[in-house]
Amino acid sequence: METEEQSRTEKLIEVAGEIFATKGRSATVREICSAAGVSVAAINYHFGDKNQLYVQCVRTACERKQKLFPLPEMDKEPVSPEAILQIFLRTITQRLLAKGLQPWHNTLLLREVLSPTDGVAEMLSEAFRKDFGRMDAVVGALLGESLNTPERRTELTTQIIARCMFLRTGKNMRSMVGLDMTQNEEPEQYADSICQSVLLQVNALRAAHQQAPLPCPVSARLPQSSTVENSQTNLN
Amino acid sequence: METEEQSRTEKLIEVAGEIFATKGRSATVREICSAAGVSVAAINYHFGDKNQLYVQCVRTACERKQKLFPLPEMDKEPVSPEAILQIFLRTITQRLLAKGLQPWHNTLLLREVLSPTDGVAEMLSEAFRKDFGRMDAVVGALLGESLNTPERRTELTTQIIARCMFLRTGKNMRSMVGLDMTQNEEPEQYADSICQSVLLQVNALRAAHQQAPLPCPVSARLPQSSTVENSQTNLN
DNA sequence: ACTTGTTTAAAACAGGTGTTTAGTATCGTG
DNA sequence: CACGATACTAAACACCTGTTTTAAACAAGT
Repeated sequence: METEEQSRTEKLIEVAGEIFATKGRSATVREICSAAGVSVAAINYHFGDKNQLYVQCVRTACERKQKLFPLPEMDKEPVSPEAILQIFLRTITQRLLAKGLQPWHNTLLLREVLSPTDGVAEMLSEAFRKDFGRMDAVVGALLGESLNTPERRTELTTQIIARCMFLRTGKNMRSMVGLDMTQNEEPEQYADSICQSVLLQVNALRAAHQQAPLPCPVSARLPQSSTVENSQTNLN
Repeated sequence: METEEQSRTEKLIEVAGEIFATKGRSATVREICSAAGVSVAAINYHFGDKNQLYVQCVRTACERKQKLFPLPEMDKEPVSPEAILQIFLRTITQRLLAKGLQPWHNTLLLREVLSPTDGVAEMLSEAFRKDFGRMDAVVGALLGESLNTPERRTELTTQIIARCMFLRTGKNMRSMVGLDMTQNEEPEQYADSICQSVLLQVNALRAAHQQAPLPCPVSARLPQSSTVENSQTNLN
């Protein structure tokens, strides 16, 4: 029975992560332990502290995020910046509302980003900085040499991040206001919507700077879904 | 001594709102009461319950939001949609990071939007729906008849809301990632940044639809700061 | 069998939680 | 003044919090 049996610590992290994600740090140890089917002393035995269990949950959430949905490396084959942007955006949106597999790591990370607590900020910044650096580079490549000023790049990157985060943070707000957004609820469609908007802006910037705009209209420059088969979605 | 003296209930709402905003619902009644300089029984006496005090805090936060920074009525004088959009955006950004006067109502509302709790969702949706309806109308007017499809309007409005919310939700993320964004930290500049981006997109959409684009470049169509003196900032 | 070290659980613990009770001061009105 | 209503508090209350203790179960080594 060792195949499906996971160690007590792993089991505790799993169920504690889910509860922490839904109820925040105020989740009680008795709640977690009863959900995990263990004694209340288990947390203190295995992790020493409730806080250290929480830190472990955030840590595994970070690892799982970039393990399940890694930003693909694109150094080898030359791909257009537009295609790279689309792949990046799709990866990020899939991270944010991963369906099927337990999405508690997203919620937990988001909770920490919105209101960080004592000793976890460094962990998160380390985990996010790399991804955002790559996204910034993609935006820079998209802008091209003549348009790639730090201000413009930062502005566009911030805009992209804002719209990606809103996919998650604005869930309640959308339902409250009445925006159904059902057509954009799918991560790929939402990502492509952002992508087109960004390309539209870059194109307009090019035109405004008396430079030759992109030859074909923006909507035609986006590869379709089949080309961006996400390779890591189906891992058991 | 009645001039600066406020009733015990108001004082409790004030200090409780601030503490709830920073620490969430897990703030203790003893913490609140000691900060307010009253007995621990005061909350139960005046509000019956800790939860009802919290609800009252959210309620006054809603009222204060639209009382301090109302979206101006623009029915009378004919103003261009671009100018209206700018005024709306500046109002919203000023709401989100109002400096000087206690900004706890923003934080409390944001906290409720991100993770709503039992009996307050209706209150919030009622407070937000009106503002977002008006913003949606502004975006519709900006798009004009030929471009004003529900999909495009919703997409643009969502984009605007996302970037406005990110001004607040992304505060920690920006500092973690390393985006300084100091130049956009001012609400007016951030609002104008959004405004220009939206106008750029609308302009590009017009051009793409074989329609005559706006005659002058986008950057020149925005009125400067002096024209949008916010009328309600300085109320004591 | 005896020991040794590792896991686990039931119970106890000290302190914090929201709430209630009983009582006191204050004020306006007859 | 007496009276009742209101505003408020200190102390007590029942419960919940994270943690520790005690002891039992188990595996492995000698």
